[in-house]
Amino acid sequence: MSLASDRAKPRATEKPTLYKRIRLDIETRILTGEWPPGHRIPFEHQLMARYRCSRMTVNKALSELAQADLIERRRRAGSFVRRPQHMSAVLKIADIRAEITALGRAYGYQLIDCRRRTATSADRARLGVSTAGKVIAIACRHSADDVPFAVEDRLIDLSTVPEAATADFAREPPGSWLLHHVPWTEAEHTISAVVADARTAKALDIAVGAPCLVIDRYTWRSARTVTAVRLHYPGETHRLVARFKGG
Amino acid sequence: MSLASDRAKPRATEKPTLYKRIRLDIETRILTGEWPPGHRIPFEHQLMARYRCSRMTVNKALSELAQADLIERRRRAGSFVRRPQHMSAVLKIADIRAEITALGRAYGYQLIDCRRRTATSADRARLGVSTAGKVIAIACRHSADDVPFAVEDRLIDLSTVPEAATADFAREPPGSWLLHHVPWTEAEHTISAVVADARTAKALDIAVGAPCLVIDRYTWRSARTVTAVRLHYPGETHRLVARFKGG
DNA sequence: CACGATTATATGTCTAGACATATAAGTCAA
DNA sequence: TTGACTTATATGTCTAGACATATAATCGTG
Repeated sequence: MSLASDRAKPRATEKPTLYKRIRLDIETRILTGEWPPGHRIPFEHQLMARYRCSRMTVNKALSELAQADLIERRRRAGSFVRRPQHMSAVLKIADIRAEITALGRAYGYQLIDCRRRTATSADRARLGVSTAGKVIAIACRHSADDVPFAVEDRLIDLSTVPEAATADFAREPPGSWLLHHVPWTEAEHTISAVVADARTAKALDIAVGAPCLVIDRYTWRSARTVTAVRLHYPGETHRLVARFKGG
Repeated sequence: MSLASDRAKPRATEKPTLYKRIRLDIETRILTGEWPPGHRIPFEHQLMARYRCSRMTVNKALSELAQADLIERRRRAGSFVRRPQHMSAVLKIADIRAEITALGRAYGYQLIDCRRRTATSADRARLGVSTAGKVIAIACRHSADDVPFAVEDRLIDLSTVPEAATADFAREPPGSWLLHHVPWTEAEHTISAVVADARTAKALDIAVGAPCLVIDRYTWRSARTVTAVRLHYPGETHRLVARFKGG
């Protein structure tokens, strides 16, 4: 994740289509502040005249800007540059194996513990389910170039993902397995900071009391819980990077 | 065939428009897993027949799904459900004052230090600029119901935001001021964990060595640096929550 | 079999219209 | 002044075509 990089999009002499040019023109004016928040964008019929095209073409450009939340369209009134209301950052949380190999480092994986059991009340609370089905509880560690990268503590709900019972988590990390076997999921991430307890410190090879970044991820698929996972990262070496989206 | 004439006219009973219904139908099939990643979506001409509409209508539905990264469109080949490749979570990082008042708590603000100076080499490195202009350096604290919420350490580039020279940061938090005076920005957030040093511990009223969540935000506007800010949150009480977006 | 040329086809973009609908703005009466 | 009614207008959706373009498949040749 390079700093401030995806603005530069080379691609020298390419002829963009008209609606893309219209969209980019408007986007540029907004981003540079030439058209500040609240500013009314020219009406569709004015843009038709300026670009000498049909209304559907300018409509497509404006619709995409509206879908991207850059402008707001109001019937009879016109289209307006949206007022910044909150920063919403897009945080890319990759599969850990993919993340490490993408960095050009050697991925290592150690299964610490894996057991299948009937959900305890603590398990049910953590998964947010009320009935006591079977679950898999996994503890494992990810490393990059043989340096501990993160420890993982996971619970998988077998009533949602029965195929997980046959997976070999000694060989494949559960996150990667799930990513390839559960098609589309929703998730909630909670990020916090703690200091390492003895067990975490040992697994990450850091000092007890050293800071750790903790990510709790709760994943479900159409109202059914898939998995709950807690990841500890060494806080002084690991960083989460979230890219913008002003407004 | 009984629906053959439902096209052009009265039909006031149907609320959602047709293209939205098409989009929702497809989205539902993807999200439930009925159409798994890699599955080819019916061709436009098939959807035209199924929904008895023109190609532009199904095209609009599919284009929006493509813009939302839910499907991938390939010429001659068709449209395909996208394979999950990374979890990208949307992290809402509100203006701190807005965040606290939204929680129904009393917002408090204390300016600790504010000085204007010519950028030192450290300032220039932090802002990512090469020329030595004027900057404002601010340290302040936010509190909720009189409990310390976060400490802020900020640098504002006056060559990008000259108006900031006249702002009264003793009264208004710099984040809020910037949000209302700099129209559209891009930003990069870096999240990490540290343990509190003496100064931070004192400001946050926590113990030295307690975990802190650190957010570094680097903000610019069309290639010009606006501000760089570092926020320390007490890690055991503060949590960042990022909601989903599977795939 | 390998490989380049050709073809078929699904998407990409665009047009010149149409009617629907929400609503800002103006009009008029109480 | 205020509230109810009317009108004008910008966007929302849709059609039935058109040509462009990338590329998967097929075909032909060495």
